Amino acid sequence: MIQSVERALSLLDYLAEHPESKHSLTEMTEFLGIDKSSVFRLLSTLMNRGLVRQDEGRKTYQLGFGIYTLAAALRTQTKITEIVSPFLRRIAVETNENAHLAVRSGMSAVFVDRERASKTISANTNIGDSEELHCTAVGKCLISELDEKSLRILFEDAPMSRYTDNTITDIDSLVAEMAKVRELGYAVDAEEYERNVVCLAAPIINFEGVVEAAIGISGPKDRMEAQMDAFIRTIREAGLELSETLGARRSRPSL
Amino acid sequence: MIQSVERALSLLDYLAEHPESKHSLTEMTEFLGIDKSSVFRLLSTLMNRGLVRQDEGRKTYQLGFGIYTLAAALRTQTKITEIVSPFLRRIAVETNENAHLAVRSGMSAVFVDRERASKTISANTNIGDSEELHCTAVGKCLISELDEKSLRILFEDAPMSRYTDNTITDIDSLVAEMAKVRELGYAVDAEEYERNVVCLAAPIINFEGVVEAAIGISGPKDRMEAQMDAFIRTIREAGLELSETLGARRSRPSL
DNA sequence: CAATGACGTTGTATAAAAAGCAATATGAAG
DNA sequence: CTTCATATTGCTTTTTATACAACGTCATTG
Repeated sequence: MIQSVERALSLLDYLAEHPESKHSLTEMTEFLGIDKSSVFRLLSTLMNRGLVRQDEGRKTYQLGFGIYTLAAALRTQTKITEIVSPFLRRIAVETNENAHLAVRSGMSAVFVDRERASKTISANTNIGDSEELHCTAVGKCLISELDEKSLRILFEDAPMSRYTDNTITDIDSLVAEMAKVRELGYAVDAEEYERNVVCLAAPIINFEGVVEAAIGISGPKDRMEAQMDAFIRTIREAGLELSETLGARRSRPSL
Repeated sequence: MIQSVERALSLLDYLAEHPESKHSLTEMTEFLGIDKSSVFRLLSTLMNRGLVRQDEGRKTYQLGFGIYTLAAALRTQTKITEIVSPFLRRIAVETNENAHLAVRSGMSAVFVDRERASKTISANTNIGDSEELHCTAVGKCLISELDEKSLRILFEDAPMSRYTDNTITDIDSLVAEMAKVRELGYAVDAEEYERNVVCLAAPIINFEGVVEAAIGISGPKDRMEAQMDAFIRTIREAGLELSETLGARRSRPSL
């Protein structure tokens, strides 16, 4: 609505989307399609506020560290539950199954939010409950990024309890399972914790590329299996959208 | 320089600096001291670009997740060495001792940058070198945030080698030493790795409150001890300033 | 080494956009 | 239902951002 502000923000976006990290004034002038002097003053303003910085010889521009100050503030102000709640509601309605949000705490997946489906009889999880990592869909998501060595260390003095015939109880199988989760982008708990209960979950990845939480649904085996493909799509897309909201990207920083 | 952009950025700063996370339009109007309609349009523009968001009933404003997108981009684009290099040069000149920057890689502190002091004879560290965590000042900084349990796990199957009489080789002493580092804000290696060599280092903390790197100086015992207090101040201040640059704060996010 | 050219920076008249005012809408409280 | 507070929109005026042009600055090249 306010032109100069929009242009300034376009410059920030441009700098963010072009990682070459060396951008001249003329280059950005061409991008915006307006006069050099205007771009110069826009960049100067952004520089004064620390959102843009110049290299050594004041020749090229890139994003400035003021961004970090804002990000740090946003981080302290935002509870992940606030972001995820509407998703939980939508998923619970769409799937007619219970939806939940979990974060990792030590060796547990702790449920920090939950939305019941109207027609569901069973209400197996409550906020604050914790479950084990090796036998639940959200749990698997929360440790899915760990490499083999880390997994072995993690479960070294924490035996994987068996709950059903399907429970994964040896570390080799778990390592393989984690690779599968990473590849597919979601995790399944096929009656591995409780008979007749199937869960699906997807990781929520933040802007550092770290799994910060997991979003999942669970329900009785027959209902879950009947709509498996649709549910998988729903939960994967929710995970991806939430990850994008938190600024997740493909690449990782160097050094 | 460009008024409307400056005002828009002031609004972002205001939202960042007031963590109550619920801010009405009139409140921000009073802050900027300009007309409501202008503030409204500024906020609308920022909202369109995702840098500001509104709560449920479109009543209050707070920082938006577009910030994360920018922060993620900045993170991928920025090498920490670029930020720290000028500090290393300044410190090397000021102290006349070698200055270096290290990050953690597994059980090692890896040196990723270094600046030699002109009058120094010994050049003990080179870029790419790695040292152990328990017996060096930078190493101590890099693990200073770990709690007792994590430290014990970390050193479980990695014995702490003894290099001198001063080397810390038992986990209890190391745990105590880490508490000291956290309290003081810097770490000392008093001939713990090499005879006659004393090192000082300070952690560099990013906007998540995580130790991302450590900056340090080292030199022969007599020279170091002669100016200990001044050197400590120099290295601590460098660490604090760099941490601030990376957006470090006091508080940590909840949930 | 001078000349040329590319790019960044600054001054200024003018056109355009943002500010302010006032009117209207929305929603909460009594 | 009325009242009040706050958000939103329309419109005129003034301010400000823009474009143009002139000037610096630096690097390249004949």
